[in-house]
Amino acid sequence: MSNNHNSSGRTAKNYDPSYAKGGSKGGPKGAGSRAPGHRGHRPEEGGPKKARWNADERAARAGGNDRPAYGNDRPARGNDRPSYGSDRGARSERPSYGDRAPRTDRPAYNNDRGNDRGNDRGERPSYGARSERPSYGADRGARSERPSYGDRPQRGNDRPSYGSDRGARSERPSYNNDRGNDRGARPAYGQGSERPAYGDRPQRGNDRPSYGSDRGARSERPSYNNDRGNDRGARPAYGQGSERPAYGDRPQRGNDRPSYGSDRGARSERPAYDANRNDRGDRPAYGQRPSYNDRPQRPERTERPAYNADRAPRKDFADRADRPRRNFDERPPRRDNFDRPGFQKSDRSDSSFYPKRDFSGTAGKGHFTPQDDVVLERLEAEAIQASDVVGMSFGDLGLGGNIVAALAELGAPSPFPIQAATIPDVLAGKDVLGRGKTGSGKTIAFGAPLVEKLMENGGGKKRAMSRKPRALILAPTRELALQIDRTVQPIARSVGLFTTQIYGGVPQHRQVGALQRGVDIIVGTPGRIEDLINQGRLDLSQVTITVLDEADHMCDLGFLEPVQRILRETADGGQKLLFSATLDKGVAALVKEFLPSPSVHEVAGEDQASSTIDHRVLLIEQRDKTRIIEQLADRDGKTLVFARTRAFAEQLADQLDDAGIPAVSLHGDLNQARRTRNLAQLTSGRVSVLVATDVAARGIHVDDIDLVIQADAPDEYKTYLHRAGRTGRAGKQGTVVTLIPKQRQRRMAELLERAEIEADFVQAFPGDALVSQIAGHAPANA
DNA sequence: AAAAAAT
Repeated sequence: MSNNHNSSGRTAKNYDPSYAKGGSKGGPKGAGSRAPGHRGHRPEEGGPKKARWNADERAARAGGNDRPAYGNDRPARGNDRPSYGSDRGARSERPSYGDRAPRTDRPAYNNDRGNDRGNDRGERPSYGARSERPSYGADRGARSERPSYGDRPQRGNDRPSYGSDRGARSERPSYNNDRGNDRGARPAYGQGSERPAYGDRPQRGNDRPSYGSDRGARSERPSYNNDRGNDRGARPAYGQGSERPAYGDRPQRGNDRPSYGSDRGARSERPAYDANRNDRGDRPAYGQRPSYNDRPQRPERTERPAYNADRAPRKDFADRADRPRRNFDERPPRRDNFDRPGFQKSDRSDSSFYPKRDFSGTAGKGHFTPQDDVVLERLEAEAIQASDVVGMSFGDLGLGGNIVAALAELGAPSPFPIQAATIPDVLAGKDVLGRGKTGSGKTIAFGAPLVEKLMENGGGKKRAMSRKPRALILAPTRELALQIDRTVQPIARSVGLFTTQIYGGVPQHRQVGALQRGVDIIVGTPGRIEDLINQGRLDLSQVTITVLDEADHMCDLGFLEPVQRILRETADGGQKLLFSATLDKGVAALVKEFLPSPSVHEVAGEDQASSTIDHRVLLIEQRDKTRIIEQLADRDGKTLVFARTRAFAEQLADQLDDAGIPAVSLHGDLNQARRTRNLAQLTSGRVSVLVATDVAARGIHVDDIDLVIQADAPDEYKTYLHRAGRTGRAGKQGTVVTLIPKQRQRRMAELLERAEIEADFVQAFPGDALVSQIAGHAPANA
């Protein structure tokens, strides 16, 4: 697109009539500040007072600290602001807002809206600055003044109004981000989905008063749907709206989406859903990847076409009937005696958590190197029996009354095994390695005793403004950091301690402000933490307890070194806690340097055989992948789809959406606001399909995901275990379906063996009854 | 390849 070449010639840019319409990707920021499209530009003719941004500007500003997308930032704030409601007292201990310099130059208090929203709002009598904020009415007014879209031929990048729409949005908080904090501070809300699944708790499916992102958003925005509906209605190309029929008749969708650029163009030219097309061939090259963030949300579909399995069934494959199911009976028995319930530690002292395997035969073609997925020796661990925990309480483990109450409030009345195993050792000041399967309650296992320790160590009362953080919790993804904070924050608050989140993708000033006001516990991701350390804005020298969640992953290439540098910033001899469902000797480098003599804990009997997850492997033709995923995802329950790349995740979400199956995506190409919102949409049940990269593989808890689809098989057995662990939580039933081409069968079988998972391998084609059956359309296991 | 800092 010519717009992308703007930087090469100012003349061309200034005289390019299309320039003002904005480019798909956003030209370089500095290319001509006098240009009409530039955000600094003041049109001579009296335009609207409120500057509207076009796509260029948005792109240029995306992620910038100066951009008014304060919504992103709010999480930090909720955090450091111990809740407005009950907490008024706490406020007095903080400096008044007046001395928060940065705020004055921010676009008023839009940010706060998110916080205000909902519950907080009523509780807060006159929040001074609020009056400065444009009223919501005004906001809406602005919107309705938008020129109608009718006269626009398409709604691509040249649609100034989307820019404004988005601009407006980024000024508004993206309500999701914050939610976590708000919740943490609000016990009544806190129990949400981010908690590690407590079985006895009533389900909170779609029937609960949706609180996630949508709620703030809904109550207060004129509802995106309407808006969007209008957009679409006005667009001739989109006539059919929500009742789009079968794939073939689908209107082309090339032009109506701004952000997909070349990809869309390509798509509109080919027959939709041609089974023979290569799904990936039309992806834009990586370097010129479009921003997915601008993509308008789809309207909610009220009625979608039923999936028609017969639409294009491919049932004529000759070899189909000949391909027998994989016969597991012929495999050597996998289950040895070690690692089974009741097994004594001494018996397995020289064993490995997962049996070592000989990979000599697997070094096939391509990029796969067996060494990539070697099963590391297990760490010697003390196994707690679930029966040991019966009748035990958190108080018995040494936690104080406030914390016990906070845990009960979170829905954890009594300890899970991993918690009972690790809490006493953490309280005793030991370094601890903890391994508990996905969804077994690891967050509380380290969070609760951490808070207790801080409090004991002279904590909660003297809250000097300048106090430095004394505990640090590191996570591999921002979403996980947010989720951990949602659990730890209420525990901390119960004893008067403060947490804050430090993670990237959002402006830092709010995080820095929280640090200046003083916090006790930091929850965050490595990049921003290191960044702030290097800026001199974060001092970890007083950190005496450090937690690495997903510790084995934090030792992977790319994470290990930053993590090591961060750990070295913490107090010498500080306590270190490493947790993961797949904790193995991959953490040896850290253990050697930072955990002199750790105690290691795991829960006995936590093997895949005791799992509530049904594993299936479908052997498919590559070209059928999308249609099979559509068939699988066309169901009622929450479905999480994993893709290997961001682009494919995005593409799949689009295709599902186009097929009438509302889906959102989660990956690193989205801005943080979008990431948070999309995840919240699944959590709240507003959308039932999320297509994600491995950003969602670890730690993320969403209630009631009952189907995980691996559109691309994982390379590592640990990745499989973590992805699969998004379902089957709290003892509920779950299904994991992995789609692989026939060639990958062997490699997949080996991976499953390393994971100690048994699964059927079955060939499948679009429209097969089996596929629907797996999706839950019919009784499984027939 | 993804993730994690911006730029």
